[in-house]
Amino acid sequence: MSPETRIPQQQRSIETRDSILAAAREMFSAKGFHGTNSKEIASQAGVSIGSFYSYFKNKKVLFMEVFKAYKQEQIIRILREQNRQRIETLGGATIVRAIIESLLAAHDLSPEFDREAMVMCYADPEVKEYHTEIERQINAQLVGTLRQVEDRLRVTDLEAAAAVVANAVEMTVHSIKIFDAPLHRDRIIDALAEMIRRFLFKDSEAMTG
Amino acid sequence: MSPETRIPQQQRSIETRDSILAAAREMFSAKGFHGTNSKEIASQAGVSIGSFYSYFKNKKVLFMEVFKAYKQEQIIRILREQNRQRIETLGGATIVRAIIESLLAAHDLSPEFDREAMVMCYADPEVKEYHTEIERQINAQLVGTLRQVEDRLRVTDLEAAAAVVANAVEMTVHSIKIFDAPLHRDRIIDALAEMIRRFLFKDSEAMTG
Amino acid sequence: MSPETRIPQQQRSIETRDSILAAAREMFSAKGFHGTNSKEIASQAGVSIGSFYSYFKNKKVLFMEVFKAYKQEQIIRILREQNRQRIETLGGATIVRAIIESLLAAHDLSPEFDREAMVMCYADPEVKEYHTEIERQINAQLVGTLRQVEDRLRVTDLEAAAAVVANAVEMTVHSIKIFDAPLHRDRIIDALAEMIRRFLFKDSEAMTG
Amino acid sequence: MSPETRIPQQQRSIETRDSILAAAREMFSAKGFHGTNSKEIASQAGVSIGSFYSYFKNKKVLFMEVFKAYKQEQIIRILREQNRQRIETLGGATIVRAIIESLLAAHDLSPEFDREAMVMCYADPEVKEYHTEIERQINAQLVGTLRQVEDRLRVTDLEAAAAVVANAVEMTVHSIKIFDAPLHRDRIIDALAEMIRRFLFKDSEAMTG
DNA sequence: AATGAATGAGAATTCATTCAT
DNA sequence: AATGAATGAATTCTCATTCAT
Repeated sequence: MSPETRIPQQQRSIETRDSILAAAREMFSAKGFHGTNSKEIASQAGVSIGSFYSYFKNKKVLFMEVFKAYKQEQIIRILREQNRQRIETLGGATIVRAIIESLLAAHDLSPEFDREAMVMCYADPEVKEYHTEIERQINAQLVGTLRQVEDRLRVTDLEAAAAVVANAVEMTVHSIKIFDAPLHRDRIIDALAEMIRRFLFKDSEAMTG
Repeated sequence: MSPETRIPQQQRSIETRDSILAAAREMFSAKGFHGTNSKEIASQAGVSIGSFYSYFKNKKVLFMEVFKAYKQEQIIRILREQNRQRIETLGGATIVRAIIESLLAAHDLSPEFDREAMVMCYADPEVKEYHTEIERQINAQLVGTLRQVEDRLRVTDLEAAAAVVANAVEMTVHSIKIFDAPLHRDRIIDALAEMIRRFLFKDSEAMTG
Repeated sequence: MSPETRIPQQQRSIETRDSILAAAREMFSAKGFHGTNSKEIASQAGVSIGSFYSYFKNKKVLFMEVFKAYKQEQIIRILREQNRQRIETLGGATIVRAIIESLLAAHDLSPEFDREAMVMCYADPEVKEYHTEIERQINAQLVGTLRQVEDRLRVTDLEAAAAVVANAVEMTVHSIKIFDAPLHRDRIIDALAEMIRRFLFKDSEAMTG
Repeated sequence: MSPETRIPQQQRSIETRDSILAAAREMFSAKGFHGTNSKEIASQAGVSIGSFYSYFKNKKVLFMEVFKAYKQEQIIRILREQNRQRIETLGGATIVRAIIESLLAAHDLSPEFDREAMVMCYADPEVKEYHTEIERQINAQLVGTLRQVEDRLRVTDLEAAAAVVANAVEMTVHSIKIFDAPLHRDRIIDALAEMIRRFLFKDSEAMTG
């Protein structure tokens, strides 16, 4: 309880750790996991390589932390977007738009880190596993959202529907943001929205442009 | 001006080159681009490291060749599948199934190489570019297929529709084959098929289970 | 932006760097630039190959440092020798001897490194350039020396004279020290001295044996 | 004696060999011994690498052959130049100019190969030895030339004089042709000529500009 | 806690040379 | 004699990680 306690140092410690995480996210986004080395990260964070390794066992562990934090931010965004409005008050088209927007928003967080996240998802089992878990959560959330308007839906297998919809949106987002699709963004998003709306909702709602 | 790398002029030479390509595909599938080194590939191919470098400037160039060959095989499969039957004689549900099957078949070629191909698509601009070009071709093919039954379709913007459908299928395939989706494969495929059918076809056809 | 190679900040670091420089000079002298590899230099310096490359971008850069340091030592020797005595008090023959001796002394520093230095001067543009710059300095110094006794000289174009004299001495030194000239060293040095003396000085001084 | 004899093939053989020698000289001049590899030489000569090695045991042996041939050409040039005129009929200044010109001419043969020849002279004992032997011959020739006007000379130790003169000329030639001396070529050559003339010839002849 | 010097395994790549055809 | 495919030792250089201070 004396002022000699190391609490201020712990504060500084947290800051150091955060600065490494921030530097890592920046570097991984810009140059990828394999294109970035630990010294670069440390110096970008304004920290010695020795400190780097006292905070993180190795580069991979650091990536996992950055990745998890990023995914948590994404989840939070999605939840916030989807819960922003009372969706049962909205029309089918609007709901679909809201779903798409919520997933788009998640990817706007940092398109470049998103790209590298996909690299690692496909490349590394541990990353893949965490990614899968997150997808499960997003799916559950989407199922929850849909359940709120279940009586207006055509589809009955909400879980499968949510999975398929999420996949369609995710890949479309990538094709726009990462693979610069040759078509105009609006044409694709319109098509995507229409596909999802007609799939999910009963004809009465699906009819509307 | 002799080229940097050897141009096969003898039968033996062609065999060596091919064995390197085959070994590379195998190793890249199993251990990824970064997890495989040139010596391993050479010895897997039963060839000296010197030969490796006399046929391929470096590992990246080798990857590009393997990748391009793989993508060409995929394209061929897709075309063959989609042109197997006279599609204008088929019902909407069957057409959709055929489209899904054709894209699934492409990924059955080698799911593991497919995975690594995605890694590199997201990681490397040159790979991304080639991938984008192939997607364009697949899209064009799909648009062609749809045009054959245009009068039965609801959608009018065929290109955007084709893009969205291809995206939905591709990501769903990945979620099944690579990310071991928690749901049973059939539930997902059924949902996917229904989504696409209702999106593309007029109600008369879409009605059918 | 951290520099490519380590800038010594600790005492230990400076010692390591110096030990690499010393080992390099030794190895280059003994086996030449192309006959020595970085591993040998590192182990001769009692240092890991990793340290080698953290101090020097590559072998060539290391050579340049060794070379520049060597040339600086040479310059210092020459200046010291030529300024050792008040030359205006000396006779022409003695002055010439002093000049020859000063250049000989420079080459006594390390005849073997001298040899390799010549190899690289002829082989590499960057080395050549630095060598040329040093020659310019030596020439300027020699012109300065001559100017002190200008009224006793025959030659009027001091710069050209200095250049020619320096060339004559340098090649003669090499023919003695590197190419083991078939004649006895003294006969050659005597001839050289006489040539220079008669060239530079008015007859009154040149007469003297 | 029948037309089936391999004589034409021997002719072709000689041509192949010569084309390799020519290609080697070209490549060594342009990129140096270490900067050129055997495949390059072979392909420049329009010959397979297999043939290359059936004509020359290795790259070093090839260099020696090219080097020796070059030096022989140089010697021939020097002899021709020095014997072009009846030198006993010439004035001292003209004789000196003729000597300088003869040595300059030798270096004009191929300044770039000359440069690489120096590299190898300093770097390789075998090359050095051959070079020394050639210098001896040039020296003997120069002594012979001087002896023809011995009664007009000041110097008595002709061998030492010849050595020193040859050295002075050689280094000066290099400083002009290889190390781009900062002074104008004529000023240096004039100084060189004057130095040699005053050294070699009695005052009566040396007086003349 | 922090620093940065040191490590060395390992990856990529080259090239002189051999040898089967 | 000619060819060019094949070899693999040798070299350069990188980078994740450790450890003495």
